[in-house]
Amino acid sequence: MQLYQNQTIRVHNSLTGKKEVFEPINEGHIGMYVCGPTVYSNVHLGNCRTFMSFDMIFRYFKHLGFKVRYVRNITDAGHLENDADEGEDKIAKKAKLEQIEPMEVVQRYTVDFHETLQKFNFLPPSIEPTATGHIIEQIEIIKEIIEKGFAYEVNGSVYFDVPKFNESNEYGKLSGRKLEDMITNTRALTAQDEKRSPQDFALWKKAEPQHIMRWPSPWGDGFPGWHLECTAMSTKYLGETFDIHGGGMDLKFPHHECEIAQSEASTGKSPVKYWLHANMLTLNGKKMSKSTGNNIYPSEMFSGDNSIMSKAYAPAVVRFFMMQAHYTSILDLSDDALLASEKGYHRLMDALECVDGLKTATTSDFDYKAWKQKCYDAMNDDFNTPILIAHLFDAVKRINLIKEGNESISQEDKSLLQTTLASFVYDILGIENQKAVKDDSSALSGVMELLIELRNEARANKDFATSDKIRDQLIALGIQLKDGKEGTTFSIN
RNA sequence: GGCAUCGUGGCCGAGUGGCUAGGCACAGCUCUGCAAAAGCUUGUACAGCGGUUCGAAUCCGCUCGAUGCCUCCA
Repeated sequence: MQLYQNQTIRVHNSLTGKKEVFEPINEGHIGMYVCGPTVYSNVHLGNCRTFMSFDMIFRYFKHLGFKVRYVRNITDAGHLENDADEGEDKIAKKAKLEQIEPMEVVQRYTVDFHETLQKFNFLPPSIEPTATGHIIEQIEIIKEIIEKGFAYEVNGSVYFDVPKFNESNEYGKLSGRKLEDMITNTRALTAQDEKRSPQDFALWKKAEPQHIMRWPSPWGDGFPGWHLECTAMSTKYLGETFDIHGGGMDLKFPHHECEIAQSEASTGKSPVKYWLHANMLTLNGKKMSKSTGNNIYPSEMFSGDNSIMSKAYAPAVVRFFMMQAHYTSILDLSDDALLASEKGYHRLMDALECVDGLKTATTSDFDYKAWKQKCYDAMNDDFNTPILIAHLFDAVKRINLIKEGNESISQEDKSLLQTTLASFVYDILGIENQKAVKDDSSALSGVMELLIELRNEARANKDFATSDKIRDQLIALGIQLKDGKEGTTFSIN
């Protein structure tokens, strides 16, 4: 008996615009694909929020006992700069600017991506395929689409015929657009002579002689179009139809729209049952942008080496901050908001640390079983982490009340509380207790015990000058003493 | 200009056709040698204008504003 059999999960499906009951195609198994980063620069915080949302979803499914195959790709080629760019691809362009090999760029930023995600305590996906590793699969899909009559070749490039596709299918159903509207609203672009219609998109681009990233194909040397890699890799590892496709809001159009078109054109099937889109992260109310300077990298957040925040923030604090908002809402990052989250994070961690030492009684003053189900209910309702966190703080309050002797808890409920908190905080939200690590040192705790003893002796002797000196100097070192009914404890900030 | 999402108290951020989100900040109280921590209590709210309704912040319309997409983008 798996946990998921007792829970009804509802997810917001972008395709229908509604919350729907989640039922996997194959019972007990979930196939999930998320569009990964293009590794041509350091990963930025907005990226991290999207991937973090799906990391949380992945974690929750696993916790419920589903067998999840989570595929998140690395885009290391085939990312067209734009239609007017003579087919130069994003990776190759960056490489030329920096005078290094394209794969060197890929390597450098893939490493940065993994390092950053590790700091944020991400679980690795089941498969992390690269676009360049799936050129053959992409070529095969292009062949199929051409055979079905939905693509055409011009001068060594292959384009998807959107108007033709729209005759038998519905192009724009995910993003709520109509082809007719797009035609009237398309701006004039240069260098699109090859395309029969401005809405058509590249499946394969011919490589000019100086172009470094190139592969042979039935249409000559070239490289794949951006939208195709996701179709190729999701189909290969998850099948022609799979459960969940995720990504950032901004990928809805054209990227995900094109993925649907490619799949429907080649297999005749709609590829995805549930489309999930994570919303944007803004910085001080404005979109993040490198050009305006309204931008901050994860490493700058962690180090405090930036002009936007007043201090450094631990990865776990940033993660907690992001989990306090629903993944479908725009979230605004600011120093004030982070400071508030940091305090909340510490309060949560402090409470978690003292659960183990709680004294038990024969009965409980609180319905912990009902509380536990509320936590599940929150997650089941489209992964509502802010509501979950509200319930977690309810537990924090309970813990503190018990600690002060104002409420009681039974042994049975205590272990339920302990395991439930660990599951939701550490396993599902993925929030680490980054200060507990320091408390491990036995030398430190020995010293602290001694200092607390000395201070309490001084207090007993009304030598407040000494006791306050100990307390104040410890504060200056970032160690806070807490006088409770059961004695004095400390925490390191 | 078109499409989409949204506009909640000092800040962040949930939710809902009538009944307390939560965190942070602020104030009072309890505890304390004094603090801190913790607990208790209180206040300020649903952009504006119309409409539907017994009743709307929640549904509809308009206005204003924000963000995203429409061109690479999580």
